Amino acid sequence: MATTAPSPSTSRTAPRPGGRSARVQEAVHRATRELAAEHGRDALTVPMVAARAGVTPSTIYRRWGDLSELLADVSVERMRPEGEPADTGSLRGDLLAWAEQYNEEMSSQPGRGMMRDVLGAQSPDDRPSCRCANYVAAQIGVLLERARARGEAAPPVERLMDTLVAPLLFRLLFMPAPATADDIAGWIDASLAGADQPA
Amino acid sequence: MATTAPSPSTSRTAPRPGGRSARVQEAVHRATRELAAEHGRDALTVPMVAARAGVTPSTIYRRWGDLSELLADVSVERMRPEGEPADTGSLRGDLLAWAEQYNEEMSSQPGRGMMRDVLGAQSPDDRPSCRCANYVAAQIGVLLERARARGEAAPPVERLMDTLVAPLLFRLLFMPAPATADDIAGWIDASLAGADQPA
DNA sequence: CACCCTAAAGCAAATTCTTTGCGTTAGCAT
DNA sequence: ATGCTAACGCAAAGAATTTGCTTTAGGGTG
Repeated sequence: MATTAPSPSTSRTAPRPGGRSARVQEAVHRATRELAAEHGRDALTVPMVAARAGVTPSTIYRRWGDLSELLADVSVERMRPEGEPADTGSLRGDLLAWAEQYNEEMSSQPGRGMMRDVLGAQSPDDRPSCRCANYVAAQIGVLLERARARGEAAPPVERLMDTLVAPLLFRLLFMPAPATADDIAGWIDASLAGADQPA
Repeated sequence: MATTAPSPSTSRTAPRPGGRSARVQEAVHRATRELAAEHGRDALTVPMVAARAGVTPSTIYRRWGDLSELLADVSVERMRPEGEPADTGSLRGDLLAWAEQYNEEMSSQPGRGMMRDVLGAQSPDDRPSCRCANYVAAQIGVLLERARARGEAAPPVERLMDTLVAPLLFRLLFMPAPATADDIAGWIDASLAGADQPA
């Protein structure tokens, strides 16, 4: 697999990296992040972002449609993992570390905001939430691959999505309080139990 | 003091059932549902709803804040179960029937829309999504209680929320395709396995 | 290297939505 | 029956969104 992935990353429609479109997108994303940090996510308006980014509002409307789509775009971008997840020496330890950190990030106020933005976009295809789940699956995939390399038995990624990630996000989105460390440990143990028969 | 609890049901701020506020709320909710059906959920605007409901836009803005909060309010209302879930004779059967129907409802286009509305509201406390999860928990609670009455072993509601509802909603919200009947059956079997030790 | 072609951005006017202050009214309470 | 208060209606002021047209950046081609 690509090691230093050329990254079709930037995010949405990027004809060429380095062109004007790319610069505008970068400026708008930056402006959105900055203003969200300064005035709070809920105080943002398109004209405000446009002014900070040095573009006209119509540019943003034409390219992103509306504020919620822009926020979703920016949030997905921010959810992209920075690097490889920590290596603790065992699959269970790796999963515990990853899940606890992820849970903390996402239960924070900015985390909840990003989640809302990502789920709130009405884009019918290429839903931001899918992209965001892909990032998670990729991270977990790394842990699992690493475990297999060590000779540990490791269940398929899908199983962890259903038994660890799903309940974790469910708590975040639908319950008054996020998952506790004990919840997480329990889910991980259940996920790994009988992992030897990968089907 | 009110003996037969006047039901704080209607949904949001309902000072007294039958008063003017209640009538306005009902009219606005109805208008929202009708217009969403006619023109599509994404074409709704506050002035449009207000006109149909026979109120002024400022009434809606003052009471609900903005369109997304109104949509969330209406959607939660629509997610309230109509009656008791079907009785198939066994817990497994009841769960299968309930989960498959719920999955179908929620993966439909209107279902997805309601989900988005419910998750998109920024109300910090009393989140619509929590109320919506409570409805689900209540329905499942009925199935479990029914099973216990039959003498069947039944796990606690929380377990089913984590191992059935969570992955089901996760697929809906974060994956390209919703859960299949096989997925659901698998989750139910896993949830019920070892249900004899309810801890 | 110069020139065209297109997608995207700028600009500005028109439209639509949102906010707000103030007067009015419905409905509960005494 | 009468007053009190929360909620609504109205209308004007203020923002945001949409849209048609013009301009420009930058890639492709001769």
